[in-house]
Amino acid sequence: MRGMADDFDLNALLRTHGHRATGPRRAVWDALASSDSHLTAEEVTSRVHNLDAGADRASVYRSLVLFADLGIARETSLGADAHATRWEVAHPDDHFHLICRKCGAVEHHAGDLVDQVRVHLAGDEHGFTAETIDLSVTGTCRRCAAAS
Amino acid sequence: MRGMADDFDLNALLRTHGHRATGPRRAVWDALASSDSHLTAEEVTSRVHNLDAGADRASVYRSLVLFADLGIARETSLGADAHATRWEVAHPDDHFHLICRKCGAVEHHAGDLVDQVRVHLAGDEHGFTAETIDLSVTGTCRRCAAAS
DNA sequence: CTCCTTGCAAACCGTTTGCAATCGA
DNA sequence: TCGATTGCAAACGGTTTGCAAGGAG
Repeated sequence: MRGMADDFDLNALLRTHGHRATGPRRAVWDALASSDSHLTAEEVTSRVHNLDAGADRASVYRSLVLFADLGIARETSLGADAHATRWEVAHPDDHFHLICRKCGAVEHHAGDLVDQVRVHLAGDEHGFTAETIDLSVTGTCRRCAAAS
Repeated sequence: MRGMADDFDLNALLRTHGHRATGPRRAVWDALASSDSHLTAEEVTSRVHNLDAGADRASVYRSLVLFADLGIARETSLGADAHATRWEVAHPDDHFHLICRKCGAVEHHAGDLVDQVRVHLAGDEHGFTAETIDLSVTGTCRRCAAAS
């Protein structure tokens, strides 16, 4: 899942855009990029604290928003359950989420499904140029279906 | 968009499930069912106040949750923008949302797209039994694309 | 040396909850 | 009557903000 965006030069990106490369920002990025799951701001903060115990919630929030502006992170809407926003590294390739109602697991899937949706929307029927496609599905995963 | 679920017998449904038919609940349902868009709880409340000025926020929230339990309403996750939960009448047929970044319009679309997704997920590749499919797409609608 | 960033703490705001009064069945 | 439901008001919890001290360039 990870393995492409986690080792690029964050410092350079920040400076290119007129921002400063700071400890808290690096720590927030590490937290996000080293996780395979979608983290709440609180989870990011607790991971950040492993590197920098003094880092503040506020800086975490500010960093997350900054990263979103830079296009390297994004908020995800994982169904309606989550009452705290979750964040993930913005992968260049689209993917979607399968959320199992039984075991709570969240699977990420890349694949052409999202691309098919994009093509479908671009057709005559809709004429809609899709930018962000957010496909969250809740249901029962194979394993839980087999178990019941 | 509406025109099928807004004139059913809410009172009967409530009583069938052991709940009481009350003014606030009818007002909340009217507010939801008479709107073509997705409303925040606050928007529902203000609409409710047209019928019953004394109705309280708390009752609106409680009614919305109740309706969701009964399967006649549901929370929608409209992209990541919305920082207040939005509600809509739960249509029996799946549909998806196209949110235009330029003009802000939210189009609802029923159609087989969502069904295609469901079938795809049920296949061998995923083995996932989809319950709720939440497909929100942000981008540029036909009209705005033509205008630019 | 500048002024962007941070940590701190307080404010915000959507949502939830405890409780006594009220109302539907 | 009796308990579900309501309005009220206070609590909650995630997120945002003002501000002075600190740190990157």
